[in-house]
Amino acid sequence: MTSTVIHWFRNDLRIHDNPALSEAAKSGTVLPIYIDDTTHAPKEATIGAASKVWLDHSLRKLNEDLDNKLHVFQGDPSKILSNLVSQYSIKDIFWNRCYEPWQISRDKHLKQLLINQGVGAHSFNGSLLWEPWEILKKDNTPYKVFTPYYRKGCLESKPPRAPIQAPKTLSLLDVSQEHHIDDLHLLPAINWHEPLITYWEPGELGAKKTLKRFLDEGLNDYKEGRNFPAKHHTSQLSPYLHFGEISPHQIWHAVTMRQQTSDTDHFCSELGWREFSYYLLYHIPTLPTKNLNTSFDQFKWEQNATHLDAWKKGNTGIPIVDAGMRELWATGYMHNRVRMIVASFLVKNLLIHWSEGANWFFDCLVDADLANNSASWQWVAGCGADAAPYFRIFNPVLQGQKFDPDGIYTKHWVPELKKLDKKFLFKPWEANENDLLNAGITLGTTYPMPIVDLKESRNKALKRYEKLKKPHQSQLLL
DNA sequence: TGAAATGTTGGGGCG
DNA sequence: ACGCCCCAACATTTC
Repeated sequence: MTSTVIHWFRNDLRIHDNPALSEAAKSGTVLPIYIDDTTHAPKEATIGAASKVWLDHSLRKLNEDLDNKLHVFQGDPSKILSNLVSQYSIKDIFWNRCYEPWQISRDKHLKQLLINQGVGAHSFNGSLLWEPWEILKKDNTPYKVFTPYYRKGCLESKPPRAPIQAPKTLSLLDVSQEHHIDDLHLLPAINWHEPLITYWEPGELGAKKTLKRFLDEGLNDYKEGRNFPAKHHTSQLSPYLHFGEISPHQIWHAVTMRQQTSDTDHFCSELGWREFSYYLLYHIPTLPTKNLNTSFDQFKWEQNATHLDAWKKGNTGIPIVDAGMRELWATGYMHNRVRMIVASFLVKNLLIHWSEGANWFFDCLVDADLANNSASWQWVAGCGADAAPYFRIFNPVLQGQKFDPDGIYTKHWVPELKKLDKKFLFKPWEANENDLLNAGITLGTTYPMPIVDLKESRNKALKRYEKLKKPHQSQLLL
């Protein structure tokens, strides 16, 4: 008679290349569970509204893939697991590691608790190509700069493992479920999620299709094409990666199987940035809330609810910024180039604290990820690791002209500017009366006047930046 | 994974 | 023919 073991699904909502699940399957009859942990996450790490929608759909897919035998719970994992252990005489629990600080301390505590109860707790790496504690400089301290971290630290250490097969035989415990996915109440009361989810197909199959599309259509010319939001050269894999509906190993393997080009190298280095974000979060757990460069603690940010609200709603009067913010609102996603533009605008032109932007993104993105989001916002703000210098300020007019030259992306998300001459699409405030009239635009009525003057706000930001200490005098938390 | 200001160069117009 | 100026075009520096 075989024993019953638990596989605890967390951010590994997949059957293939799932190390913990495969080991669980070898050990006995598997009780697959998912716990919506409502008790441990700090505010900044609490799952956002768009991610909840994604999660809801993903759990339903996973449940289907598991012959409707996924057991879902909500609450405190230590209580839920303790109950299950005694209810089903569990001797072993399997999971893949999570890397957010609150998860690390929770799991460490849980592991001890389970061991004390005579239960084996077995953890695996299912979501990172390199464990954060394995990549260190010669002096045994963590890297602070991406390029040496990636080139010397990662690429010169052992290569990522090949993906492992789905369990050959997966026998699932056949007992009725206590709770239904509906009981988790992940979907919002107001129905905004249905139009949003039409853009996506959550779940392992959707991830597989998305990877295939990227390999067939996106990867070739990725290096250049990824900068143009109207093209389709980005992978769109980020939400799947976040929830583990595909593993970075599967992606890495699929890409490196192909002939090596500057495109494949560049894409792999983007996976490297994801690794770097997790690495930073692991070594600097305060990354989500504290400036990495503490000299920024002195920086005087603006408190301007009107500006912040205009930014969130996509009503700044700066077309490429509004296009991005509206894409985010409608789809739970924003093209990477545009993320940098809207973030630069918030932090540098509006002088609003990066954490306001980070919080909004975290709530709205279906790919919201504490490590990536925190590291990236600090990077844009200039206080992060290997960050863009503060004085590197994007000009949203030039960025629009350069990366959306035909205005296809901008006109799609800001349709009220559809008929405006290309010459003024990214700066309608410079168009003359006649051009605006012909395009059916009344600035201040059909489309906002810019909430700040770009040149003026740029100079103001530079002036304020001068008040920060010079980099050599500043201290890094690292 | 910037942009603007400032510096340099070289061709052409012109006296 | 020559020097001078103008100003793209490009390079460098500064923020």
